[in-house]
Amino acid sequence: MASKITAPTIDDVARQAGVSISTVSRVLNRTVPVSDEIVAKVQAAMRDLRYTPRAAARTLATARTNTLGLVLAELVGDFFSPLLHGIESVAVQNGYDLLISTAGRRGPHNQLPHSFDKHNADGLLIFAGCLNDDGVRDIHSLGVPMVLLHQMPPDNLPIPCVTIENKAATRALVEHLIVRHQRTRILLLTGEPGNEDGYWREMGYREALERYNLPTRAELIAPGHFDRRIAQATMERILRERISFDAVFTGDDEAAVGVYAALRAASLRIPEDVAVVGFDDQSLAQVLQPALTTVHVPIKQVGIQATHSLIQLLQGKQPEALTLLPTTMILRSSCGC
Amino acid sequence: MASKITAPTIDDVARQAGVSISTVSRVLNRTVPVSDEIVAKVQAAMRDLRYTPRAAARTLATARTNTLGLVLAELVGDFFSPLLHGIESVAVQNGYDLLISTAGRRGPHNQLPHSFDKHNADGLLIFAGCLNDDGVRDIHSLGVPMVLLHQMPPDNLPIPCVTIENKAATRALVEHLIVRHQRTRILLLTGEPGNEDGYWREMGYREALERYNLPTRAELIAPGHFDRRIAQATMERILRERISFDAVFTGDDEAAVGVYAALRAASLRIPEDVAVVGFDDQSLAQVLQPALTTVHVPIKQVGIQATHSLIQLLQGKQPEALTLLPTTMILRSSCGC
DNA sequence: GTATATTATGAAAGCGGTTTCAGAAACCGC
DNA sequence: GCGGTTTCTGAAACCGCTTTCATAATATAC
Repeated sequence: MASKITAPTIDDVARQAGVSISTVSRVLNRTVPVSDEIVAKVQAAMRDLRYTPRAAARTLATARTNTLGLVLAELVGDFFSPLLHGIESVAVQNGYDLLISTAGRRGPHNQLPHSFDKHNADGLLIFAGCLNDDGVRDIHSLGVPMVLLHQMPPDNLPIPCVTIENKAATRALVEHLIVRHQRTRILLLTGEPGNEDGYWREMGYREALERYNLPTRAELIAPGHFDRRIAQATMERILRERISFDAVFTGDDEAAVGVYAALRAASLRIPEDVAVVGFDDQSLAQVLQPALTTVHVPIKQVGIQATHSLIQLLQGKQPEALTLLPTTMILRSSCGC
Repeated sequence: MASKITAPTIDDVARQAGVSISTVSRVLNRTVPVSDEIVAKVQAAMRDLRYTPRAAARTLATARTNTLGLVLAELVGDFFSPLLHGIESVAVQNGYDLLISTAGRRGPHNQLPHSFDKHNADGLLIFAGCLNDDGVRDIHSLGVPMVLLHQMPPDNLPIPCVTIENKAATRALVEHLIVRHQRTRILLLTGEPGNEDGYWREMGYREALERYNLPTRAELIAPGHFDRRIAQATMERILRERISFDAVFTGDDEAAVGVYAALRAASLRIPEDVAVVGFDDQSLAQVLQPALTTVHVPIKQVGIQATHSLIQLLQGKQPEALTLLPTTMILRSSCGC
């Protein structure tokens, strides 16, 4: 009468198949040869009972969770979806589950999100902006395998890092503005302080100006923070202050949206009055009018690479210390092309 | 010399604190009063050893994973990020981790993604398009707690479902086109067959036409599949066939992008020649030129509600069987307003 | 002051798998 | 036909925690 409340365990399967649990475990894991006849019996029993091994029991016995932990700053933005997509695909391919967690908004922390205290994942994928240097050092000293995304490890710690080529691409983009479109007063919208992508993009910008002997004017460098509202506010201020400029490197595509809005409100034409270029090639870059000239970032590839590196680490191999994924300039119409 | 390879266990803590492991467990879980003095000793020992309980051991002992499983069709699209954000926030608030998995692309399956065989999560959040009715029935018959998102349970099974109000909103939007902007030949771009959101939107569209005695013409109903490329191809075909229309309900915002592109290529003006309206109010709706009139969907709220319902279920409570979240029309300029 | 109710703590039995180790059975060469 | 391998299978220990149950210590009632 009492319906079977509890799910079947390995014991049930063993009993039904008339073998020992060791044998069931062996056909489960194919770790040691088992005679065909017994394999058949056991598999039949498993099917009958709709048996599924308890992951926790396995984990306890093997000390492996088969789970990868992904730590993100915040689940917003357009690039986050392809990134996750890349990570997920590699994870499942290799038999790993994916545990997701956010580090909470206000800035890099020195602690992992509580849930991750280490024993929930075999390894960690840590995105920039989640953990500060102290945090990274700390987790690393605990011996937790991890790879950093868009963030370099402190102290040259041997932690694999995968990120993208920012500087050269920005430089090429800015030089394009200078050479091809004769722009000389190019506004730079910076990323948040501490953001490495933003740092390198600024370096690329400076190098381009230097190369063509253009002065780096302080009033032409202002915060954009990769955020459309902040970028818009900054642009409005700059227009209000009548600072003169003929082009904007917005830092990223998201900020470009704010720039477009501010320029449109001021009745300035893109690209005739002001050339605008972004970075990331998010899907909205093609939607903007005029279509945004930007730099394509292989963000899905970042996820794929990082996950591969982490899995290599877990297999005891030595992954590339630094993977720098190439970016490519995408010329559309907002620069004047 | 040999550095401590293995992480400390509860035994180590007990030994260091000079108490039994039962006591350590009790201060860990505050399940039973423990004298202040001993609590202090144990906590000191935990801190010293940097002890963290092994999640797997806990799970095995308690039969609870403290993990919620999220099953998605595919990690693409703009609305996916806020959804996840909502889910994540409620999950962590209640002490749950989040395990993510995708069901793979080609259509609803009747099996869960392999990783989820059941024992990895206390309950499941299942998004539309992942599991077909057989799959849902099957998982439900196994007694796995779950809630469905944007998909109704088959056979009136008592599975909580949270989704959004599609029909009335669509009807209001289409009626707006008819009444306010005198449109009479309104093109409908449908969702994928089997997509419930698409189904109800189509119902709303039909009701609106009916209400105003406008004929429902077969040639004005065509596939959009909530996909910008498919929508664009469909629009191009319709323009080529010289089917006459004065407005488009694109089904969702993503499809609207394709519609905009096709109309622009044909030199048709929005909204003068053709009014265009979408659904979802994704962030790109404001970026499009002209800004897209659409219906705001509280997608983050869907995630929050669904997660709440699931947690209630896990606590043995009886959540709302059906949560229908309200949607609101957002008038911008693409309809003529 | 003893008998009884009320604690706080410890010993030990699981939870459901994996894995070591030893034994049984089948195979081999001579 | 027998010792020695080689295979396959089973018993039992173990992974690290929770939880029941018993016990020692203390408080309460009479």
